[in-house]
Amino acid sequence: MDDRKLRILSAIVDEYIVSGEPVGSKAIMAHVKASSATIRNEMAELEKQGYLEQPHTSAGRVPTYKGYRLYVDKLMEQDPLSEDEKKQLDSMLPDDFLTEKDLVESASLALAELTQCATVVANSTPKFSLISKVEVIPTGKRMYVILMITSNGEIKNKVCRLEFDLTHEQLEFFDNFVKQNLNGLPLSELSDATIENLTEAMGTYMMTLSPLVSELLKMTKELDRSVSVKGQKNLLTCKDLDQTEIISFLDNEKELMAFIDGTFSGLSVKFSPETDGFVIHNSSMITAPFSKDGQTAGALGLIGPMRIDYSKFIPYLEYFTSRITDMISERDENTDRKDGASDG
Amino acid sequence: MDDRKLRILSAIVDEYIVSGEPVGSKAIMAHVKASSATIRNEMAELEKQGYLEQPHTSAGRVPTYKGYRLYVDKLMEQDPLSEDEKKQLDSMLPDDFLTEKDLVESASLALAELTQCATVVANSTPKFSLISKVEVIPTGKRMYVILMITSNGEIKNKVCRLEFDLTHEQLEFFDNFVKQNLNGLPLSELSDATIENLTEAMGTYMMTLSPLVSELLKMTKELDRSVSVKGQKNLLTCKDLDQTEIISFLDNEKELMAFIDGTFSGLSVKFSPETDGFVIHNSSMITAPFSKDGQTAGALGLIGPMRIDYSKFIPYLEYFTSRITDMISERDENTDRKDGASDG
DNA sequence: GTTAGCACTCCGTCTCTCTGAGTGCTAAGT
DNA sequence: ACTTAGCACTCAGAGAGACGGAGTGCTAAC
Repeated sequence: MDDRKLRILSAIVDEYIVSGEPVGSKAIMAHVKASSATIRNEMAELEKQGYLEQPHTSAGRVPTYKGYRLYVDKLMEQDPLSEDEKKQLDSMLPDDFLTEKDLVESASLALAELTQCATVVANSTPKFSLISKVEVIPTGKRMYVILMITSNGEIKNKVCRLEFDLTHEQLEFFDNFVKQNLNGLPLSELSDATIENLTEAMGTYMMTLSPLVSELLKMTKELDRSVSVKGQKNLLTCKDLDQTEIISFLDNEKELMAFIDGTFSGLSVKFSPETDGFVIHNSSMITAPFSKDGQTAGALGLIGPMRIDYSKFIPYLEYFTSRITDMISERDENTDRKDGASDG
Repeated sequence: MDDRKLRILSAIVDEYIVSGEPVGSKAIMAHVKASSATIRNEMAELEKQGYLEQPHTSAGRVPTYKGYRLYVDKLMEQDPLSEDEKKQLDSMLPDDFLTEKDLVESASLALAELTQCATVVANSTPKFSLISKVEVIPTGKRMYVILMITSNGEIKNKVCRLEFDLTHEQLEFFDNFVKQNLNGLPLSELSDATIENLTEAMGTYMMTLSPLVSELLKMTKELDRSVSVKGQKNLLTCKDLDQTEIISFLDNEKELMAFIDGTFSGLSVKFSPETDGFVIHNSSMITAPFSKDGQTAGALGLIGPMRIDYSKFIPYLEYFTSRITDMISERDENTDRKDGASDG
């Protein structure tokens, strides 16, 4: 592949990203030292090779998904962030945060605002956070609330109804049981198998208390896989994307999760032909992972049209994820976690 | 106002609701025994009086907001629900539910599905539910979770960070304090003034514990006013409504609350000129309250274009709210509530 | 007061033309 | 052998004009 051809492709993508209009040979003359005729010849070849396409005969060229792929992988230059920009991004993040989720969602919101795209946050699986507290609280006849707090500060509660009322003794047993067997346990270890073992270890209490345990299992599963999307409206107002596709996408955000699962290893840029599962034509998705204690904790992502400013947005995204990583561990240092603190 | 004129107006609204096209004099001949010329004369007068308008000279008539108002208030006949329809609606509600919120949101979802409109649920204010449990749970250095459970089964938690760690003794004091002063208290009584009194009653503990109390107050305020919107996508695909208005409406659902506040006294149908605060041109909103223990507990609402089938949808809405009212009280009978149950 | 008849209005659609941007090809230049 | 200037060609989009049809307001007769 000719060097000049690559420069032309790159120039076309750059132009198209800012203008949104098919790019003609003359516009490229400003970027590549050659006559329009030469450029046209090259463009024709690039089209033959599948990197460009023409909306109609007498229009300029538009990059294909294959063209974007090459551009992003090989051609694009990322704009390094200036100190001013970093300051600006920092100012969009909270100075302080109560839970990791709060921090990450703030970043997600900031990124959505900044890029005018939708953003997505997912936590990785398996989940390394530990159970730091489980409590069962009676709230009415046969009604109980199970409360679970994890080491990263997430709190989840679930109402459940049992077939019978629990005695004070049963509750106390469960309380001790939890303290001995669950506190400090990584969520990832709460598999169906371990739960079964644990339930059996309850002995005579098994029959009465096992519903609580299975609710607990459900809760960990829900904690396990959470996705949150922000800035949806940015997609709805984006004219490059199909409204109805966006709407159905917003409906089942869950489908995203399966896709994001494959992206925790590092920065990833995917285009709609590559994102099976959820399909929005002409869309692209950039994700970057963030970590905690040296292990991947989740990913922050950006969903927008293919025509977005990759050279700016990728640095934004990476900066945010690196800040998240830093801020989580900084906070960790200041906050000695207490697992299984006694009740008040 | 002439009887025939009213029949004509009614017919125009009926026609327009199904067709969505301006209605001409000939179409009305099927409904009103008169020649098209006569009908035209009447229509001209109805227009002069502000009940109808013409998109352009040679088009039929479209009802104005004033026309809809008259139609809904005086002319419309509601289709009473058949037993089959009732069964169908019943099947869309859950047989059983854990919290009132769950039930109401299921109904909201069902109504959205049924009408292809957006639906909204709000709880009334002042709130009559009681505090049944408050707990403070330490989760890390200077980090605490406040958990509040109310008599209607709602659970709310909030993470907060204090300036210092609380001693075991302080926590115990707070626990007792809550049991004595807050358990069983209606949320509506937790005003800034009472909080201040309570804080002062804490004596020497005041300084350290007052942040907890003020967080508690915040929580009750958040519980107090919750709105939840379902079926947003139905509005986005509705061509009678302006996309951008819908998008900005979805962004600040909160503005709804102020409006809904005025609608707890009974069935209410409002059109966009009457709904100050949030404005979606050409929209209408129907709300109906539901109650608990004989007191209004909240309202279920329907937001859609003005051109919706009022004679069907109003009975749907009313049926749902009456079922909610029934189901809540049936459940109440089976579930002796325990206020301030002891911890496990 | 009601109705038939008629001229009128105006939207939506269709067709036609024109313009301009951009192309592919060819032939000359380096 | 590559590059470039020139030119004929294509085609989307805008604009102008024509036309059909739905629906009106008005008038005059019933």
